[in-house]
Amino acid sequence: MRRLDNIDLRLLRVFVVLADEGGFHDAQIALNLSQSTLSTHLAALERKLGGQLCERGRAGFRLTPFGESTLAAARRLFDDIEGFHVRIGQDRHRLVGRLRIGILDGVVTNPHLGLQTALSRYMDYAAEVFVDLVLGTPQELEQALLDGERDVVIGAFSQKVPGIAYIPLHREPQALYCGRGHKLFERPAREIGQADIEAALFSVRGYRHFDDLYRVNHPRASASIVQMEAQVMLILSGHFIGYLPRHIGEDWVRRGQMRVIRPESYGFESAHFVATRRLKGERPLIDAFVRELRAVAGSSSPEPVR
Amino acid sequence: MRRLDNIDLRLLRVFVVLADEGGFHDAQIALNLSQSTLSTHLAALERKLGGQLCERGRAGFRLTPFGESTLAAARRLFDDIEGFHVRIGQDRHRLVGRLRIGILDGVVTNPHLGLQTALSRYMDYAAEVFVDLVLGTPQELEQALLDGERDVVIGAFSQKVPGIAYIPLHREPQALYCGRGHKLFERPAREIGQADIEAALFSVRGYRHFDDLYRVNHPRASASIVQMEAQVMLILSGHFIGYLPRHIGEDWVRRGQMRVIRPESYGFESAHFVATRRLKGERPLIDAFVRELRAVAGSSSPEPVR
DNA sequence: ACGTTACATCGATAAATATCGATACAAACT
DNA sequence: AGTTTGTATCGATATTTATCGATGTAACGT
Repeated sequence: MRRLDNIDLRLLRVFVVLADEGGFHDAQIALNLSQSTLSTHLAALERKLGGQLCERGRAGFRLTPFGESTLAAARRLFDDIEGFHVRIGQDRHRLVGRLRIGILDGVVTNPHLGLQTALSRYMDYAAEVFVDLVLGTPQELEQALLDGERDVVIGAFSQKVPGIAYIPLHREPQALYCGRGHKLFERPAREIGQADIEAALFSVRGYRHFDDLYRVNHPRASASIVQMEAQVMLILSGHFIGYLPRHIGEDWVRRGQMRVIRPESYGFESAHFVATRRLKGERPLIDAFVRELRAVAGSSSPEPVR
Repeated sequence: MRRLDNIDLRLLRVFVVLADEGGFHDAQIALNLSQSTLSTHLAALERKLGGQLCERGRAGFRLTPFGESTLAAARRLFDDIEGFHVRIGQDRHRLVGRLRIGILDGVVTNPHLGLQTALSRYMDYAAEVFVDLVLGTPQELEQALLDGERDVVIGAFSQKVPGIAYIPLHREPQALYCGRGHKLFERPAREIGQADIEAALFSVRGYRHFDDLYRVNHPRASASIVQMEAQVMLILSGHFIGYLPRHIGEDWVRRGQMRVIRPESYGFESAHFVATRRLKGERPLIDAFVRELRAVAGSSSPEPVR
């Protein structure tokens, strides 16, 4: 089926900006598009509308009579479109404002959580929301939530802080890895004993220092990281073992740069939550986003943990 | 840059048809889309608009209040869009009506003519034109043109008929081919002599019967075709040699199913024209299409041959 | 209870659209 | 005459969108 649109609103908007800016130079800055893209769009619109909209080139930029009438008609049409939104009553539900999200580092890339998908679906109807997104450690994120600096945070939170509601989204498998060059890399799994683990240099997640140590009965950490990229780097150096979410680790395994170490013994799952402050009143921006997160994580997850 | 459109007109049109038809069954017929496509479109529109438009399922189809207001607002918006066209004065140049095109068989796939591109560009601004397209032989096409049954025809016309204007578009290389299994298929080119050609079963283009015979000094044709597909079939059978436009033949050569026979000796070029009747008065539908054909064929070709 | 029907979802493929850097061309400027 | 500037075109890549068949689910009809 051919496109049902008989005009292309995007091309009209490009044209309006071009006309307002009086040329490609300022318009490409305003629209963050290259000069060649603008040229192509303008030409496409002219073909679709069947007339030349403007004269442009070294001699300058000037609207033709057809361009003048099109510019006026386009503005009128944008008003009509605005009226459409008003008529369907969208104004009442319009999501406007700022959504401040905090995400535990290393979680963004988790395909099961589908954070990008959730955000994309949210932006479908909340395009006017300004999204402010940072990565951080669990402590930082929970603190920011309590301090009112973040509206919603996502990650693995082990303790339940009063005043915060936690909605489980997903349980993420984690495993112990070493990189190519590490003495355990080529060792058959059955020949890797507890002593080998304890003898290996161990890199812990700073915010899970003792958890990680206790999990493998390691006497002491030799490195501490916060970002998963840093953990990846340390492991890839071939000198450390350490924990990674499996969705990250398996990528490197596929590339032949890491191997997982006895996941049946040392693997575990961390529960991921979306957390918000317990507050009175409606918070449509936050609630809508949480709804999308839950929908995409594919869970009809239980009510928030008390 | 994200899409500038904040609504999607196509999805609105799908919704309107769904509402009018009262369900997916009739709507998929009306729109020529599958049921799953309609479902996906409706869901996407609901997400974008932030509300449920209708209840549907085995229990029946019923608009919600939001759907009712959206339906009315959509119709109003389509009127506004119509108004946009009127305001930019497109009505005066509106191309409406029927364009009856005739094309010589085997020419449609010629990449140098770019017929699809020309038609696509034409339809960009002439979407309301009903295109009636047939394939035929040169004689059929010229006759249909003279009889007023075709508006514009494209192909290789060897004779200039009075009352018809010919605009050259492109010169198309033709060559002699045989298929795998033919005794000439594996023969080195330098070992293929005139006697071999004359001994081979020869398939001619019915409308170029004697031209084709004279071109290779062949005593007599053993088959005669009109459609290039038929020629392809005969050659592929491994029993005939025959002429094909090179853009068709080379495809089969690449697949190892045909080989070209001494193109330096037996190849030639046929000149392709777009032909229209010489008539008084304006013919915007035809002229616009001819303009696109010429633009795409990349020629600032000379004036029509007298 | 079972079969049928209407829609939703999934995974996949194809087509359309957007984008850009490099280069060409023409006009203005020096 | 040479340089600079503004736009057009080309070829390429990436992203988005459209589409569908298969399958699942739920409600209706028998």
